Amino acid sequence: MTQPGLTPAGDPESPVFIRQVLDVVESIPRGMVLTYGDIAEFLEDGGPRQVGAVMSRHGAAVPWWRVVNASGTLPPHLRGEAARHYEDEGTSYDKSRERVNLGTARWDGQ
DNA sequence: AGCTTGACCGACC
DNA sequence: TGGTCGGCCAAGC
Repeated sequence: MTQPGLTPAGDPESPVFIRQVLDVVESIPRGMVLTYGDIAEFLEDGGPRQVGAVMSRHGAAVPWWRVVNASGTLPPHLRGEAARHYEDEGTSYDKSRERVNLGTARWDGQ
């Protein structure tokens, strides 16, 4: 139910939804990561794809490398730069497979 | 109104 | 371990 003033459905264009997503990303500690699904679940709004849509358009303003998909990877064009951050932050990362080890790096603090 | 497109996810093989 | 497939949710044409 999309009532005026209330939950703005997972609209990737909604300033409120964008704000919520970016706030969560900024709250992820160094060396930790969350998945798109984790964020959607925490916000109880939209879904993994909507979170991905927000990151695609507005992710540059936040530590975007701390948000990965459920396999611990990012799209090919971002892997190189993300790898540098992981090394710098000491994130548990599998270099040969270019993916974060979710088992140890996934943040559950909220 | 129907079909395609995404920084996705989980089950299956 | 890795590829496919169906489901998911909202946008855009």
